[in-house]
Amino acid sequence: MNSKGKYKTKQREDIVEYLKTVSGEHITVSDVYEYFRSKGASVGQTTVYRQLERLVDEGLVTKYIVDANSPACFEYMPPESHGKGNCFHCKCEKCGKLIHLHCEEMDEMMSHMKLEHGFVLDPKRTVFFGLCDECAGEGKQ
Amino acid sequence: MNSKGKYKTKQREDIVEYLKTVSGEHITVSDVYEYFRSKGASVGQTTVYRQLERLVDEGLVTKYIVDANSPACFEYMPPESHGKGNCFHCKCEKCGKLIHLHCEEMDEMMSHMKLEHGFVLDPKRTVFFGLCDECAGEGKQ
DNA sequence: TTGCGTGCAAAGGTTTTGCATGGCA
DNA sequence: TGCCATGCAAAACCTTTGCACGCAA
Repeated sequence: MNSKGKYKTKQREDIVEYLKTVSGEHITVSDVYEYFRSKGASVGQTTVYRQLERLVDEGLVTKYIVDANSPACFEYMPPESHGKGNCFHCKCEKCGKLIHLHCEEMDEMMSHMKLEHGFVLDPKRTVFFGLCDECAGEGKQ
Repeated sequence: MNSKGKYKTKQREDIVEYLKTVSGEHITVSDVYEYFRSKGASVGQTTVYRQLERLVDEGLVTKYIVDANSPACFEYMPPESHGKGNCFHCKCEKCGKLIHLHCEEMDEMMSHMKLEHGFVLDPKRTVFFGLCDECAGEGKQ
């Protein structure tokens, strides 16, 4: 368990560096892999999976399961941002867009759920499904 | 698109019938498939996938994505319950318990999301992940 | 030198697709 | 009869695992 993460390899640094440049975006393993492949740099797909898993364990990256048959999404969370409120995610069922939501009112909702219903919501794992602005405007279905 | 769901086949009826008997539980495609297989009845796995997909579209069934590498979970939602305000679902990440949540405050939250963020939340498809009362009390992790 | 990290290939498991057959309306 | 639904097999897809080699400490 704690045998992991002892070494600081070039691949790890490259991946973290890339993640920082796309901070705030949702990216997949494939995105990371293709990025390095297109640059001619070499980072194996397995390594991307394993490093991302480690970064999730370390709290530097958040993993979102958006849909059963879509690849998992990852997002870099700068250490500076860890204290600053929660970030929720909304997934449009129609166009597939993934939206970030920073909102105090959602924090209130979380408090309510905890106090009234005893449920401690995990924003990192929870994805709201529905229709985004544009798709909702186009009429129902 | 709308060519689906025109016929009422035996397989469809059987599946719906079974779903009703396990109402309130979350089951997988494999559960459904194995149930019929063990009874000697014949419902192909593909059919289970396709009927469940249809039932989700029709709003009779909700689909939960519990984990990236676990099969999707499905739950039957009786039509009688559809009008009674919105029902949210909370899934405990630790014990797996599925909690039903009827609450006016959540309706307010939905209004807020629509008005302020332009996102029309779909309670049928959204699952809140986190820790339930008991598991949260046992300490973190 | 030690043993973790890497990367290829292969396996694993879930879900989807192609296509001929079967069954509802 | 027309057309959708079924079901088998195969494919597609994401992710994990086995293993030999490379590299950080």
